[in-house]
Amino acid sequence: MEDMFFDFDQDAVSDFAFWGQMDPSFQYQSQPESMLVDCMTLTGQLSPWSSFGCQSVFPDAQLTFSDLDPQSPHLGVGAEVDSSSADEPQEISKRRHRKFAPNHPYKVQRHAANIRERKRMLSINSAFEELRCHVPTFPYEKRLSKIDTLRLAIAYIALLREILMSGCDPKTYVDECMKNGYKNQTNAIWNTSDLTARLSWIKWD
DNA sequence: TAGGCCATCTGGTCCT
DNA sequence: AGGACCAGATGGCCTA
Repeated sequence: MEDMFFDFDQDAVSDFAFWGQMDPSFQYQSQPESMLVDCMTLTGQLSPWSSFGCQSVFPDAQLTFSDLDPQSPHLGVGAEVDSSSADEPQEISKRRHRKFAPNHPYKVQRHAANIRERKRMLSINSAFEELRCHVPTFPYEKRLSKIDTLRLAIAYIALLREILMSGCDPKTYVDECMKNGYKNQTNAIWNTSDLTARLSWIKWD
């Protein structure tokens, strides 16, 4: 039976060509600095990561498939078998070293799927950036990780819900909680997070 | 240098 | 059938 060969070329860089509006020289690592400047000049409140209403980092990139030409040089080259490493599980090794010809329909489809996946992840990351803009952080704080952003957002929502239900002035409510301890069990939701220390940076009015 | 975080690729599964 | 979603694998970058 004929084996199908497939190469796992990492052509992420060349794929920037598919991102119509995206600068090919765009570097993710440069994001925090640029975000910092943008957000501070826009709002001047809290930290760069907590400016309400800030714009999403990634524009809604227009994806064009015109470059999905199977003959494209970065879609991989001929079918050749690499020797598998000794300690690689056999099944993985089989898959890893399968290679399809550049114009193989599978390869074209897989490439398109990769691009869709990247676009999907960008949209998720864009949502994370927006969420970062809505949670309180220290002015000097480094960019929150995704998991920290989610946890902080959960805690912050819990706090806001409590404030709403109490009917008290937000600042008064928080001050009381921090001074006199926590009256009920639900306080624990946000008190156990990093949120408490950040609350003093919030301008409540 | 180890560990954390992240982007990317991938195949499988679910949905339209 | 094709796209969306997901989780695992992998490798790069950064920091303590």
